[in-house]
Amino acid sequence: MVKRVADSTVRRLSLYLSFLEELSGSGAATVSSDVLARLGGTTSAQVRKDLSFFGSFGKRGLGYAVPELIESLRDILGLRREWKVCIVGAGKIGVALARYPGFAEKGFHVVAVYDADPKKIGTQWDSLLVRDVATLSSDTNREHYDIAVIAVPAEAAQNVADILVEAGVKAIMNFAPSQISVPPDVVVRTVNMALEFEGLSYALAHRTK
Amino acid sequence: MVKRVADSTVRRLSLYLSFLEELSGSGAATVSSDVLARLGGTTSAQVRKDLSFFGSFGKRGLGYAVPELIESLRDILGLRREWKVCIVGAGKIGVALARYPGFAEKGFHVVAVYDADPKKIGTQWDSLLVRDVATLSSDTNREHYDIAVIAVPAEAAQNVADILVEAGVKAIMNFAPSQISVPPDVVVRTVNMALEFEGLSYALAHRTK
DNA sequence: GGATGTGAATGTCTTCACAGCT
DNA sequence: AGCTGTGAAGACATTCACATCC
Repeated sequence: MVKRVADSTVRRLSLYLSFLEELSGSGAATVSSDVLARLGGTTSAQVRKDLSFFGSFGKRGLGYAVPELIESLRDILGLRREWKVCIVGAGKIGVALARYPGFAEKGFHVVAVYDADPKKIGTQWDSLLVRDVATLSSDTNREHYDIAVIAVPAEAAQNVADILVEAGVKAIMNFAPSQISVPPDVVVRTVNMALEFEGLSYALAHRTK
Repeated sequence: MVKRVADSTVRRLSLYLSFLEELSGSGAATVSSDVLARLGGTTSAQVRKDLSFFGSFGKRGLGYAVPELIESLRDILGLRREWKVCIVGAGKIGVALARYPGFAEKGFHVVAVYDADPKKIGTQWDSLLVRDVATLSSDTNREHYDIAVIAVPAEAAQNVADILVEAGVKAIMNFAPSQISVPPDVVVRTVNMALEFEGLSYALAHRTK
């Protein structure tokens, strides 16, 4: 049951979960792979295959029970527990993230924010105090953050990553516009806005005829 | 020369370009596929294959001339012209984007910002005035934005997309945490932070013992 | 009858390995 | 000798199609 599952599959499972939560709100008791497929812009076979990596959740002839599937997906995605998150870099992206509605709801709890700028250190950020990045290493050793968000300039990203890894962080969300290298047991997701926009630029430049 | 090229390839080309620009700054005249591969966390064969979709840019035995390859990649990615960008939704993400350093440098020019909140409409945002989203349709018809950024709440995203498409926008960057559907000749990239974090959550929950 | 679950077929992307320039 | 460019092989992901069960 714990094979190698593609990133794209995990991503779609997240999507299905969000649809299911909406459907649940509208009081739907059951849903077919076909409906989920339409919502997610994919095919019913894809939906069934995605789920099949983790078990059999449906009933033939009926579809999937919405509340049960929600629970199963939360389980699969690791969303039935809280994750301690710290944000390094108190810039615009950091702010946007910490205040993203539904972020805490999903179990991602921002418990600390760091910056290197003396003007920002010590300022209050909703319920959080911006801490000095100099304390990041010792804090991380003590607090055991599950996930760290890197939202610092490109030049500083690798250094911050090294500190986090050294202190035992196993998951990093990287918003810096640069690659960071980490040991194989640490998982990194890099969100690079520039790349996304250049993808659009490419598509526009090459649009058929 | 204009085959179907994978998204992942385009993404890597963007990455290579950013490395090349750095290398160029350090005065490197030439670079091998192997070096680019290391920087990008891939293989030299992958780098050569990616480039080969668009032509032959290297010299056997020597590698690639840095300035020439930069120009070629900019050409391929459509970065030798300016793109007119509008941002719909003057929230945190919108602000972060409009002020992202290097965004304008790359040719993405934010020329308008919209919001539906009367408190925000009319406020000054650096050199931009926040406009009423009610004028989005007529403005778009007049201004012909190349790329529109949707940074509004999930419920409003599809409606905004419809207005943009109707007015002729062909590329949309969607930051709303919901899927939007558009005709096939319109390209959409959705960046869904929740999905990214749930990917990390999944990885943590399933990390090999 | 209706919708799942899944092997098999197909399609797509990556890696290999080597011929061919410089 | 060194490094690119590229068919061919291999790995991976998606789609098909149908037996299976409610």
